[in-house]
Amino acid sequence: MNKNYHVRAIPRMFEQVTRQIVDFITFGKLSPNSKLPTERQLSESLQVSRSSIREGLRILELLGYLSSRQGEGTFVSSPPSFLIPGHVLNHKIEAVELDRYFEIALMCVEKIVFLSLEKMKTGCITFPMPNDGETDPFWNKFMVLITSLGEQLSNPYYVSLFSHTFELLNENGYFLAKEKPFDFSVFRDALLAGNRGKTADFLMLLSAA
Amino acid sequence: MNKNYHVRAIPRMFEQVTRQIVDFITFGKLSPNSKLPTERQLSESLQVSRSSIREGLRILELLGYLSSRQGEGTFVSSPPSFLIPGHVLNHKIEAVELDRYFEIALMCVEKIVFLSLEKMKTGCITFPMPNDGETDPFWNKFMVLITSLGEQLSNPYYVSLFSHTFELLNENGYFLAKEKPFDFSVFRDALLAGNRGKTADFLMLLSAA
DNA sequence: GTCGATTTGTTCGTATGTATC
DNA sequence: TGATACATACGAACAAATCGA
Repeated sequence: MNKNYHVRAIPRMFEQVTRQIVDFITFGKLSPNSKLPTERQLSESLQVSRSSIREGLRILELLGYLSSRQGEGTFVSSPPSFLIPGHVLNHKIEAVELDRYFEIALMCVEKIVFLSLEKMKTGCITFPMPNDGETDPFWNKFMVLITSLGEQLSNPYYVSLFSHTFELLNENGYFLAKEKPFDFSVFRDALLAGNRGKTADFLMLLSAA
Repeated sequence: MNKNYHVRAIPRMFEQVTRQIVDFITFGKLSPNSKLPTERQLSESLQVSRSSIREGLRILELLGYLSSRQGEGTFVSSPPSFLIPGHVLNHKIEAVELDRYFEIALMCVEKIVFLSLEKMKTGCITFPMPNDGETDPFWNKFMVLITSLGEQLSNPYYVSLFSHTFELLNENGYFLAKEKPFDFSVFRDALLAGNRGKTADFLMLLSAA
């Protein structure tokens, strides 16, 4: 009876609405500042109530996709939004786009790793247990390590941003085809030893991966 | 008649709702996984319709504040969300929290600046015009410069993240009391000359500011 | 400047699906 | 099985803002 609250079998109405509208914009190639159909038109063409349409519009507005103005209408925003959650999209994100998210994740990794190395000098960093899941894929182990380090920093936003980005990449199967750039245990040992130069070298390999 | 669409004089109902609920959680010190009042109770106690309550709940759900489960209720999420837009909050963000956002902004600044320096070698970076607003505050000029550089990079997310964070800091008056760490024009010249070492020195001063 | 049409903002009532006991 | 509590969803109505004739 493993009840997983994170998985919702049936997407709610407003979630389907957001994806439909995103599709409408992307595939219709609507340029910024162009006008969307009215709420009533959307309600009719998608066959959902106006309330559900509005819930979807609120989501996309918060994400920076749209902006609504009373008496005028709803318009495509510019510039586009950052970090669109995967569940808002119907379609897969393009590879070039995923590469950009990967760069953001790496930026956070650098910060987390080097701040951790600094903190190690005062000897108050713990590493994740070498669990039995040694058969885990490389990128899984990497994620666990970085997350564990990041959670010990005083600024929680580095790891928060990393997690969000990494999760989005994972959801889109980004790491399935991605080759592992080095042996994970060697990287972990370099970190544990506080070897800054070697760690930096590994991170260079990462961005080339 | 400078009509600024970005400023909405009267907050919409659902925006007030989000702030009320955030207040309810923060000041009521509701711990993660604790249950919120039902939508009908919120509707009655805040004297707003259920539709508006729901629009507000959708926002907070997307931000990672809450999660709703049909037949059960709405619960406070854990962990808390990253980068809460200023307009979702009623109260000022605490200083220590703002410092954390500032660190995130600086992380982006570093990336934008060093990637720009790389790109300068191929000679295809333009700097913002030295406009007449030379009396602009230091941080304004800094923001304009970094944004301008970031927009010329192939990855738009660095500047997107920087803008979001910087705007949030600005909205909260973060830079009003903050001393300028160096002379802006000197920094700009160092960048223009492609002097990597000097630029790095300036960035060090920034994180100490 | 006013009027009317259009569109988002907001409310209310009702019905349905789902979880808990 | 039934009862209760709750989120989900719908549709109609009215208010307020915008725009053009």
